[in-house]
Amino acid sequence: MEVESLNLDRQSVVPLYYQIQQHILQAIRSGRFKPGKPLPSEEELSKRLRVSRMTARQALKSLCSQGVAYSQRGKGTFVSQAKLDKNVRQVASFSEEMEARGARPHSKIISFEIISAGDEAAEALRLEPKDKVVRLRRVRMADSLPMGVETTCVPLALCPDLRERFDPKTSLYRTLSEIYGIHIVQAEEIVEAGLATSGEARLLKISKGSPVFLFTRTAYVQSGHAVEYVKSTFRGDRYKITNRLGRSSGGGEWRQG
Amino acid sequence: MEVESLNLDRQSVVPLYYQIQQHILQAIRSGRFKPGKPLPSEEELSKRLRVSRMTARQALKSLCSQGVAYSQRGKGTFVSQAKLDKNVRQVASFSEEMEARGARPHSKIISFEIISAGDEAAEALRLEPKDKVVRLRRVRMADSLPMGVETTCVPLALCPDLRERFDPKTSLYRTLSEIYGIHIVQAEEIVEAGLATSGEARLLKISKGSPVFLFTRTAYVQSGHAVEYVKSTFRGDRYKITNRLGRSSGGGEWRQG
DNA sequence: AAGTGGTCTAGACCACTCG
DNA sequence: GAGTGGTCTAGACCACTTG
Repeated sequence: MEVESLNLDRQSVVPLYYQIQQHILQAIRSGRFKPGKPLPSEEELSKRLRVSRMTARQALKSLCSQGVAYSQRGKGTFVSQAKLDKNVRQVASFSEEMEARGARPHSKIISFEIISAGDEAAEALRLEPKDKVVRLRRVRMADSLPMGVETTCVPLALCPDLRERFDPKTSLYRTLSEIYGIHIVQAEEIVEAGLATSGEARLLKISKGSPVFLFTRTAYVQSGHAVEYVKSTFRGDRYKITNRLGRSSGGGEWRQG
Repeated sequence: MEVESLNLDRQSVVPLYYQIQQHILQAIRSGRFKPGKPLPSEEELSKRLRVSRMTARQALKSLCSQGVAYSQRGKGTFVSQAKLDKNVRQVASFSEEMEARGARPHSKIISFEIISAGDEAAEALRLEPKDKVVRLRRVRMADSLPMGVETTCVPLALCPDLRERFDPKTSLYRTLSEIYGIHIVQAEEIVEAGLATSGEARLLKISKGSPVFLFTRTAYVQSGHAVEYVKSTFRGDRYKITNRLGRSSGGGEWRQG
């Protein structure tokens, strides 16, 4: 898997920089490029692949923004030391997240009904409080252990027959995407620390007052419209959040000439 | 504060795209551009400011990557709905974060000593357990209210005279950066939900058993070497985490021509 | 001095959105 | 059809790192 062997498809709808980026990513994963070692320079990629330097650069920059590589002015672009395996900062449904962690996701439906949105969900979804939403309450399980309780609201207008067409064994996100063409691309999430109420404790098989995470999430389609409002409570003893953070190249770091 | 009024300093070491980006950021903060509303298009910025379109584009893209704005192909670039006050997904020191939220950060030092790393910090910092680290324990306050307890370990070898040179009134990150040339660019963070121990409760002026966040953070310089290991406990009643999540554009999302 | 990434230009074509 | 962002080119000058 040499860079030289890459045949770019210039007719493809897939951008050149993306083809290059994927190729390098593949080479990193396969061990062809090792952590701490330099990737081909912009100039070299540009010449070898017969693309402009800006295109080669864009491929390398996108690797940097993913945290897979980092650049040093005057030196080169290097493979990051940190592991690649976790795609943090991605919207993932519970199902997707558990599968990524290697656990078997499963849900127990507590209720599945059509109700008025109410003030809180209405504000998040930009509806009127009297507008109807589909509300789905589930206990989320991983490998048969209860992990959290989740209440999801989706505007009824977007999926009028969701109750008939949603298979509880599958992912809600997958249903929204495949059946209704609702592709969630962005979300805002607030995380708080709290204590399990007695109701939650019963569902999660923990003691009342145990530490829990409280999540409030609003999810959006590309147009920017909110399509899902979720409140959930997850067990503090079985759930943790892992973040990878990058530092803003922000304030006045330019040296003089 | 109109875009038109911006005088770019073409002699400055500060890049043009950055000057433009800062100017727009300022305009957003001042309310000149409102959430959901479009920013000037690449073309417009390019013409008005007499820069190339790529430069205008770079300014807008950097706003997008900060989460301050988002682009929609064929429509424009818009100011994000969410509040600006938190620069999510950025490594930020407590000081920086509180300043960004408009609170006055302050710390009370509990201890500041040179000790052996111990197993946990050694593993994170890739040291031997017997290697020396500088350990700084502080109560973190915002506007004179205690927010959390934080224990920071930095390898002694990196900053042998930190105890003499660190001014507790300033940011540790700033000291590491300005005095030792240690620029933190990346971090991994694990967040857990827990209950305040009696010691933490006393320091934070809350009841024992109150909900708290437990953070474990390892920070890295560009070369990928770990330089800081932090464990902290923050009050669940005064602290929350806001995340903006994007969904992977991963697999072939390009439409046909 | 040679190589590298950072910035910048002045064009170009495309797909998409909207009126 | 006009406007927008997405991609791409073929150059250019600069600052920085290393030998």
